[in-house]
Amino acid sequence: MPENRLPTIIDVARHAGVSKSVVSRVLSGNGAASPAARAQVLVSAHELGYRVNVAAQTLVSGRTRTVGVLLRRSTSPFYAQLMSELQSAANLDDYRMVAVTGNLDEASEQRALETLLELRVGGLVIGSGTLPNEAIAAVAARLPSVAIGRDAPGTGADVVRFDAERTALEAVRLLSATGHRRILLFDSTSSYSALPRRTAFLDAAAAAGIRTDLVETGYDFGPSLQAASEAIPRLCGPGAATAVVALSQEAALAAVAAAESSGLAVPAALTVLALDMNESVVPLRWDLTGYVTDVRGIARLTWAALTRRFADPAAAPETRLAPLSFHAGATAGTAVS
Amino acid sequence: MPENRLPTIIDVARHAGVSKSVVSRVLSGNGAASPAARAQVLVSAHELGYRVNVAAQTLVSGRTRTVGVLLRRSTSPFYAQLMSELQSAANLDDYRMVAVTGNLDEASEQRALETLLELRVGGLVIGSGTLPNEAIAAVAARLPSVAIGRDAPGTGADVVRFDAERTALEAVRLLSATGHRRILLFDSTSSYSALPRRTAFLDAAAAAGIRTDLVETGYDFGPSLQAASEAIPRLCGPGAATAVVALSQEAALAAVAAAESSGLAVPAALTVLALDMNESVVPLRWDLTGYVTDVRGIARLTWAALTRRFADPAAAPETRLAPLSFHAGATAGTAVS
DNA sequence: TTGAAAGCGCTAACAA
DNA sequence: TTGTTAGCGCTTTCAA
Repeated sequence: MPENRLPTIIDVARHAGVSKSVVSRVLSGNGAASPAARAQVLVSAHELGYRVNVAAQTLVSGRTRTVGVLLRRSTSPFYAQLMSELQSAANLDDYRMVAVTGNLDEASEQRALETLLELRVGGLVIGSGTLPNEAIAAVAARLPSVAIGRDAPGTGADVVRFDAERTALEAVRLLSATGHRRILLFDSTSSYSALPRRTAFLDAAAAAGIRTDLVETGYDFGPSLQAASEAIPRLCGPGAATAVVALSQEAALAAVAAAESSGLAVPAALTVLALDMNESVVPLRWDLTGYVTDVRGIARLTWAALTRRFADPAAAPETRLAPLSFHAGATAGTAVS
Repeated sequence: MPENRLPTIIDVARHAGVSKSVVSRVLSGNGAASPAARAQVLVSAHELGYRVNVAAQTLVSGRTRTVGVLLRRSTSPFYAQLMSELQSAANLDDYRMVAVTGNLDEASEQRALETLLELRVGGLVIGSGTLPNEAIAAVAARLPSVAIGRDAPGTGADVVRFDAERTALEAVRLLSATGHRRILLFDSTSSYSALPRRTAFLDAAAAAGIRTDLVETGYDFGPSLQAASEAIPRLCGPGAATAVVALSQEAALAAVAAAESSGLAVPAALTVLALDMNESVVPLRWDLTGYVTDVRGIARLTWAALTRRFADPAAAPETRLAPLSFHAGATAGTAVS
């Protein structure tokens, strides 16, 4: 066995003095082997440092016990935590998990997805709001797939997303009760994940007689700050909009930052509400008021959807709604009259 | 071709009316093919939605153009950003990259590493401070490996880490110049990555006549806050330690939080300095003073080390030092007398 | 309970 | 420039 090469089943077989099929049976766990042979194989495998060659396994079986996770952006706390939670879930069920990340642009996201397909992963978690539905449909037809945080109608993929409708109703009720009649919605049109939340919020706001103006900020802090700095002085204040509702935590932080530098105190002069926050690992500059996503819950639902598909590949796609909880921070108050 | 199966080279060959070796040559780019054949193959491959089967490629070549990245914790900003930057670097060189993450405990980290080995990745980036050197040596003997943020002496792996020595000298000079004579070092003994920084700092401090007490806090905010809340009231203040130096950004934030709740104003009554911060995507609660890690720079050095090894597997391992830059935040001041 | 043998999709060496 | 062939490591019949 040359140095730069991992031992194979044949090496183990030779070392243990049995045939390679016996080794395969023992190590994979299906198929019979005498206790003596079993013991000897295990010892030999351990001694040689044997590790299964997933490539060969994949080739022969056509499918791996490996789940691929596509993350829109590994640096976003939500996706980072999602990766972590999914890894735990996979470990528990004795699956492998690998993650890839797009980097802002759609091309690299598509490329990341390619990587997973080329590796012939047995299941796919799509944590991306920018991938078009056609792309999802193309892969979902081939292997069990779960789309996270967005709808994926007609693609055949399972969906796990936030309960946008409930959140919208609650948020509008809160704003209504505290006297807000005109607000700004910080939106991100480039993300499919924004769609259900935007729609639900606009519907709820309209029903409550709240006037809502859309401001395109995107999800990230930098661009949001720029957009907010322009929009807030122009559209907010007494007699104008008295609250900003943001689809993302970063956009909400940007709203507070922009308000403060425009001389609008938060929450005295302006309320800021985040529709989608994550539990933060470190203390942020402001204690936002809003709805906190239960990432672990999302990961659990996702894994459940995936295993359901492993068990029954023909099962009809389902949508599961993840729970959200309200966090009473320090950025919401009554409307200035 | 059955539904639930990706097309193979044979499918493409049939569709294009050539032999499978022609297809292989065209798609892999090495080997000759007539312009006509080439064109026809490309058309057929695209029409069928052909995707290379990495498993088969790996099996025949023994090595893939896939690099595996092991992250200690995907939720830590440093590792999240590292993943992102490495993905960019890999894309640029037309390599695949997949990432796995350990989850706090060493067992799941070991398991994550197993996953990469089983997938027969062609190169390895070890972003983990807790993996023992023996484990690194075992894999580095088999495939090009780069350890990040730590030393890995005698393992055969390349190393990319922060310039701990320079940082320590600069930090001590700063503290010295502002009158600090006795300080606390927030340490994390469970991480190999702490070792070079701890050693360098203690040496520099001793040389400057600064008394340093070690406090074990770990790297994360929660545990650090607990440890800091106990240690700071006991060991800090006029006549005692006048500064806290933390190995991680999270520990530094915890120091400020604990100081404030103990009634010690920062930086008036206590200076807090972070030896390893990252550029933050969102505004944090406090504007820390300290040394900012250039994650992109680290990723570049890492990729360079990796490609060097791809080109020459027998090359001797090297250590590369990543640049750091000083960030003048709002948590450092002169010592209280 | 065991071993022999076929074949998964691909590349590379060789022959035509 | 092409096609044929062997074989990568593994699982899975099928016989023994």
